[in-house]
Amino acid sequence: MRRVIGEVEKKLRAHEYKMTPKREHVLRVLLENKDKHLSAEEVYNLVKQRSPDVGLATVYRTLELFSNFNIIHTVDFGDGRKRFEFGAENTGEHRHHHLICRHCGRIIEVNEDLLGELEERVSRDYDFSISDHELKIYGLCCKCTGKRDEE
Amino acid sequence: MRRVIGEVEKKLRAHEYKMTPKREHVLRVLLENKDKHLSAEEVYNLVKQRSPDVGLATVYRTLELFSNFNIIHTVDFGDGRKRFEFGAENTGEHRHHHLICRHCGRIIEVNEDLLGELEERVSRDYDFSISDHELKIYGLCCKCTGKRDEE
DNA sequence: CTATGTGCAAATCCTTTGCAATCCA
DNA sequence: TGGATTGCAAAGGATTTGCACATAG
Repeated sequence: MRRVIGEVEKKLRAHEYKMTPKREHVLRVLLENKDKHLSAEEVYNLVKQRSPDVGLATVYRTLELFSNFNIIHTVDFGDGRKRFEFGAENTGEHRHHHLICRHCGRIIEVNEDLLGELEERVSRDYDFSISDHELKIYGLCCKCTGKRDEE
Repeated sequence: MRRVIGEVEKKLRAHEYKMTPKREHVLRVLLENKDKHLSAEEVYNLVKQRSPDVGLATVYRTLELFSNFNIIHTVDFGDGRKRFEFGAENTGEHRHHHLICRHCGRIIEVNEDLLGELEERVSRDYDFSISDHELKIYGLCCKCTGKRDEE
């Protein structure tokens, strides 16, 4: 945790940005909720618990800043608001994917990079230099299979 | 074209919805722009050329309706507005993917379903019944490779 | 005829911005 | 001290909704 914060600070410093207390709070909230997909407002509420004087605008600006440095990523699950997750690169983990249950809305993380071979092919066939990808798979999770038309 | 319109009409009818002239215009615009990724407002402007009295709200409502019936899909390219594309299932084509150039913003369609084998694995390992997927690959298109830090 | 569809304008929701105050190197 | 950071309130932009009228079946 401390290590990651230090690294982020270094990243910011390298571009003349400061790691302020407010920014650190935002970062901590994101780090402590790696498994979640918080919206800006959710981050705001969590930061507010520790630093009640924070403003929503600051949270938005901080998220934007982190996003620009690839410290976090935004994901869109179609609910009309951006959601943020700590970028795996920073921890040495793989980029992950999401399984989204159309019935109960559950989101399952897939912590494997399943696309290596596929990327090679695309990269070759389309003469496209890949830096990143995002895969969402929709369907029914184990709890909901067979329930499709129940309600 | 006529065939597709007929099928959509049948789909709507089956659920007590009518295929009105306005809805048909929206559908035609989408069909004629399969290769594009129109926003609601862009659809509105195109429909307006043929049916000047249409309202933006109607376009939104129609897109929502078509979306609910899986006639079209929404895609999000992170520019803050939903974009719509005619759903490939209806034409027997494969679901396709998008390569997004981070430099010039170009969007390249990949009209192959590259995920068959991968889906099998996920479906098995996560006990998840897949109905659909969405893959976005970010990077640099052939025109932009090597230009990353130019501007 | 009656429910459904539609246009318009107002309302909402998320996000961004302007600006004056504050903070930190 | 001067530029970066912040809070607040206002602005912005996309989408939705309320309501009276128009229309399809």
